[in-house]
Amino acid sequence: YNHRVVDSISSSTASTSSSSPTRGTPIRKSLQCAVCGDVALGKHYGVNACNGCKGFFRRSIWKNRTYACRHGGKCLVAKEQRNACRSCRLTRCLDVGMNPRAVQGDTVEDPEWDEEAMPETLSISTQTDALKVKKKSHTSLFTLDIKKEQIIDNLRAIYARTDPEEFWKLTYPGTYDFRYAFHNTKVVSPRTPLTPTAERIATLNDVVADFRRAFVLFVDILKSIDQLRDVQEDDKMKIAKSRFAAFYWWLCSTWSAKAGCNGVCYSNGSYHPASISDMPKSEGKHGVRIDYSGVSQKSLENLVEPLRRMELSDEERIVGAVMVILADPVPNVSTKTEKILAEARDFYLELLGYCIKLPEEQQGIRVSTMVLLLASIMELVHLTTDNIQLSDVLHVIDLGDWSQELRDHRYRRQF
Amino acid sequence: YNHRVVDSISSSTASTSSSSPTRGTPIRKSLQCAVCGDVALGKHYGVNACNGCKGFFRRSIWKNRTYACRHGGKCLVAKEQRNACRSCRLTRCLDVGMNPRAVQGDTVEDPEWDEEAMPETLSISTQTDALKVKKKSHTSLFTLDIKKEQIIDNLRAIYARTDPEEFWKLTYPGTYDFRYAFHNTKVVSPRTPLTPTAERIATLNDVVADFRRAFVLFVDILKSIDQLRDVQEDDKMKIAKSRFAAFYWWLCSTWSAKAGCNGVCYSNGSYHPASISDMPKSEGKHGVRIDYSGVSQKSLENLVEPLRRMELSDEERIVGAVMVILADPVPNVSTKTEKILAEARDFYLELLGYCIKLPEEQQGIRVSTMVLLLASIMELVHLTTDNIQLSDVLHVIDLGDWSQELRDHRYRRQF
DNA sequence: AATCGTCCAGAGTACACTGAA
DNA sequence: ATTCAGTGTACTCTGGACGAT
Ligand SMILES: [Zn+2]
Ligand SMILES: [Zn+2]
Ligand SMILES: [Zn+2]
Ligand SMILES: [Zn+2]
Repeated sequence: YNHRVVDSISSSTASTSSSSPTRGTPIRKSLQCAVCGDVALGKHYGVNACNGCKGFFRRSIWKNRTYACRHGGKCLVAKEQRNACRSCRLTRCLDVGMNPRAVQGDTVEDPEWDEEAMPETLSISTQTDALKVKKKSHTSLFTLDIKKEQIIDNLRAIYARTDPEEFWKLTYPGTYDFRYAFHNTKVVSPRTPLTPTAERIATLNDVVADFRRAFVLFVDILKSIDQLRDVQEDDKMKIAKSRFAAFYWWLCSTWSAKAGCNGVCYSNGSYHPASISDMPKSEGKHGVRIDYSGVSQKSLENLVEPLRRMELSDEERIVGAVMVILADPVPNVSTKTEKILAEARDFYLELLGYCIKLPEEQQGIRVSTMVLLLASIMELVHLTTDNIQLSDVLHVIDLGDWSQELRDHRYRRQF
Repeated sequence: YNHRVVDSISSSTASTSSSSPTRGTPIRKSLQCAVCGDVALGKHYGVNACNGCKGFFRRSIWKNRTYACRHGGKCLVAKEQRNACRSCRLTRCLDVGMNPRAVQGDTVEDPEWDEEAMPETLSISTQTDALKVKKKSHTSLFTLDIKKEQIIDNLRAIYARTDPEEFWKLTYPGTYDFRYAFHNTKVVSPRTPLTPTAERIATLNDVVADFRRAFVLFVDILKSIDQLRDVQEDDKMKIAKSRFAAFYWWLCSTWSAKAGCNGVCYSNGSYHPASISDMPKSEGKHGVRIDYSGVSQKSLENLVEPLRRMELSDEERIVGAVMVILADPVPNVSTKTEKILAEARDFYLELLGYCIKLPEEQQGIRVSTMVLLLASIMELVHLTTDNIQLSDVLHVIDLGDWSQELRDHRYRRQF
């Protein structure tokens, strides 16, 4: 998606007829860096730029640098002294049109996890030039905005992702253990488009399909959370097992709030009306029994109603979903994992603030309001967990384990 | 009515199918890349794929790349982050069915100005995407030697290759089918350093770990053999299954000879003393039962003793290992595969001669001597195959199949 | 029309080097 | 003196455009 088409000017441009065409062939009308005047080898981030300015701009964007000029911002930026004032150099980069969004985030992520006070030689070396980025540094305030945008874009894309149409009807009969399902989500559900439009009453099949589709979405998101990549496998499974239900209810309720339907809205365009008595109540052919009456109906309302009033933006909904996943501590994981989770939690909390487009002093309130809703979600989770035959719905075995962990989780919370 | 509000998330991927006549004919337009989900323009190498994945796959196959994932091979491969992990991207390419054989070998002929005579024309000029080199046309001594050096270097690098240290202790419980294990060797063993130094007595765990590590090395080598690239997948599996045991014994015996220990030397610094009665004999907790007494002990000596006297160089050991893999005909493969194998055999035989740094007239003898040892190896293979619970050792299921083929192989040889 | 390969601008990465702390 | 983030050259890799079947 890079490789901006942009040019359109390219050819010709030269116009500045090469004053002195050096001898025959070489041509390559020597370009000039729009920033410093040095020789440019081509376009970089949208403008002709020399290697130095190219690298300088990329590094500045990666870390979210903000420099200050000591001379009133009037420094000349030319080849010989381009390194004299970073502020003016960066300003000029932007002025001549360098596009920060053209900087990608590619490549291997940082190792990140050393930390331990080990001055030890043994510097593993490796690692790319750049990406230390985070590290102990001032994590809080100045994490890169570009990086944030990328993460949000990425999440957005995950929601939009669909499998090729010919797979939409495909089902994989049989049961699989959780770990297998986690790594081969296609056995649970294909990635059909997510269209929570509440156009028709849900059938039991809709509910089941939605639940399974949500699981795939959940796994996709979980896998995209950078910080969790290095969590050990079994802890990752524990996280997945213990957070899916919460995630699912977040999806349902935010979609319901958005669609404005009176009931539970599903991803495939159907919805489950509230307070209608003809809803399928028990013993579906898939064994789904969701008790929406009584307390849990009330709980759902407790969630949907505030959400409706908040009118979440898409970004908030998306990042909020990640927060739901990370919000609660996961029982029985290693301390290292706990630490990673806490870090991720902080990061996404900040990201959540970032995507609230409000004056800074109001951001905190809105974030808090959203986080408060997590309590409602957890209540829903606990109320419904036992009533949903997860194993039947997802066709995932190993549920003895899974539901056990869900249960552990609940009990722990109750005390 | 009611245009689908579609995705709570707009933008990106949207087909933007402007016109789109109301015709009843269902879309059939924007396809999706089976690898990353980006828009696909059509099939490439057998599956719908975007330009990026198409190019990536072709380049990887051409250069015979083998990547290593730094996150356990579970990276999500989606458009936005497909460049984050090459290993997982390539694995996914293969998983969704991209066919390496569909990558056409090379450009049409390549004139290959034979009589350059000038070693240093230095006309690097266009650095085309495709590295030429290749070609195996007779004559052209210089280029061919360079190619040979490259291959040897490459093999050497494979032996030296290790995964990041944090993976050395990682294990993937569970069982996998052979093909999966072949393409995802990390489930069998991480790439720990190969240090056949015979420093301590081997425990059963050492034996198991070594066996598994050797399998990974074996697969790495197998994948690096140019000629086998065009072999169809199932034949490749047959080759792998039928040659591993021989390869393993070659490793053991050459290392044992090199380390000078009296017994079997393993890759992790341990060794299994010969003619000591306290060796673990049966029913290890991993179910490994290797009978080193009697005939097979004798056979091992038949192999190690000559090897010791030959004092193989590292190059000879390394190329010899490839020869071991290619030496015997593999049962039940297509005639095309047989032909390819024969070609490869010839090529590596020549290569073996090349790395023997002796007067040309003595090369032939040394090569022959080495090849003769293959007979001893095959004997070892047949004597021990039935005594090793491969499935338990490698944690690879599908062994009914595997061991069956090993057996077929043996029977065929006996006649 | 479909699917190969090639080209090459412009992304990224490795590493020797610079210079301030 | 040493460290170490930043700089810039010299590469590799990516993927959209396009040519060849
Ligand atoms: Zn410049
Ligand atoms: Zn300035
Ligand atoms: Zn793709
Ligand atoms: Zn990976």
